[in-house]
Amino acid sequence: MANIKNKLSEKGLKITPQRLSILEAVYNLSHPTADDIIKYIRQKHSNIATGTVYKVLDTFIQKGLIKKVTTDKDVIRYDGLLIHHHHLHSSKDILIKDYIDEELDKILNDYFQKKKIKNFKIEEITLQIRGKFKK
Amino acid sequence: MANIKNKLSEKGLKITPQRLSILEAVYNLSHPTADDIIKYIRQKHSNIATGTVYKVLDTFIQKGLIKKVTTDKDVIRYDGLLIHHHHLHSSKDILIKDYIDEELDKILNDYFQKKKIKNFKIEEITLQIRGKFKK
DNA sequence: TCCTAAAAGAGAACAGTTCTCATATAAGGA
DNA sequence: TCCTTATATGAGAACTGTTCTCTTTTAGGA
Ligand SMILES: [Mn+2]
Ligand SMILES: [Mn+2]
Ligand SMILES: [Zn+2]
Ligand SMILES: [Zn+2]
Repeated sequence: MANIKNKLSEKGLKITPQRLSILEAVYNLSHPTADDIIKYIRQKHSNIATGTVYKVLDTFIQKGLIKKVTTDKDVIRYDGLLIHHHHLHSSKDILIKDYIDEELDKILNDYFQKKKIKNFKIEEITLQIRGKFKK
Repeated sequence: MANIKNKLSEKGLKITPQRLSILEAVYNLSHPTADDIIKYIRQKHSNIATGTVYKVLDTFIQKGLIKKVTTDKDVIRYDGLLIHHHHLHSSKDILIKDYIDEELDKILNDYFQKKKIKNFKIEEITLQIRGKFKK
C-alpha cells in the first residue's frame, strides 16, 4: 500500500483514494476489464465513477504504471505485470494467464538478430499462446 | 469470384450478394474492421445493413472462413489469411501486417516440444511483433 | 490554513455491436 | 420453370463499452 503510494509519487501523480484503489485492483485482479475494476472497488471500498476509472487507467498507461492486454474481444483488459512476459489464452473462455520465459525470449532475440524483417524495426515481441488449461 | 462462391458452397452456406461482397472485402482489405468492410462495400457495390455485416462475419468465423485479429483496441478486426501467421503491429498507428515465417514456427514447435507448460495444452502460438515500419 | 491546479462525480453523448421482427430471397423439389 | 420454405437481409431499436462536458471537490504546496 505504501508501495502503491510510492509508485504514484514516482510518476508525479497526486495520491487520491481513487487512484490507490484502481492501481490496487489492477494488481490484485488478473487482466481485468474496467468493469471488473469498478466492481472490485465498489465491493471493497467506496463508490467510484466509471469515467474516473477510465481516465485514471489511461493516466496509468501514459505513465507506464500498467499496460493493455491484446485480445480479440471488443473490451479492453489491463495488466499490472510490467516485466516482459507472454500470455496463455484459454480457447474455451476468457481466462488469460501470464507466461514468463526468459530462455524463450533469448531464443527469439537471437533469431531476430540474425533474421531481420525488412522495413521493420522490432521493439517488442509478445506471444499469445492459445490452448486449454487443464484443471 | 467463382473462387469465393466455392468457399461458401464448401461450407454449406447459401450464396448471397451480401456474403460474396463481405468475403471479397475481407480478402481485399488488410485486417479490416466491420466499418471498413461496410465502407468498402457501399463504395463499390450496393448498400448493406450493418447488422448483416456483423452477422455474416460471425457466420464466417464459425465456419472457419475468416479469423479475428487480436489488438489492444475496443474494435474488432478481421483476417482473411487462414494459413498460420504472425502480425507486425505498428507502435505509431493502427497498421498491422502479416508475417509468415515457417522457420520460426519450427523453432517454437521444437522449443515447446521439450519445454512443456504445466497444466496447459498448446493449440496455437501467435507472435505479436510491435515496432516501427520504415517507409 | 488557504489557495489553486488538478482530480473526481454525474450523466449525456458517442461508438461499436447485437437484437428483434418484418420482408425478401436462395435453392431444392415438384 | 415455378413453388415452397427455411434462411438471410434490412431497418432501426437496444445494449455495452468508452469518452466527453461541466460542476464540485480535493490534494498538496505556499
Ligand atoms: Mn466502443
Ligand atoms: Mn461494445
Ligand atoms: Zn499479463
Ligand atoms: Zn493476418
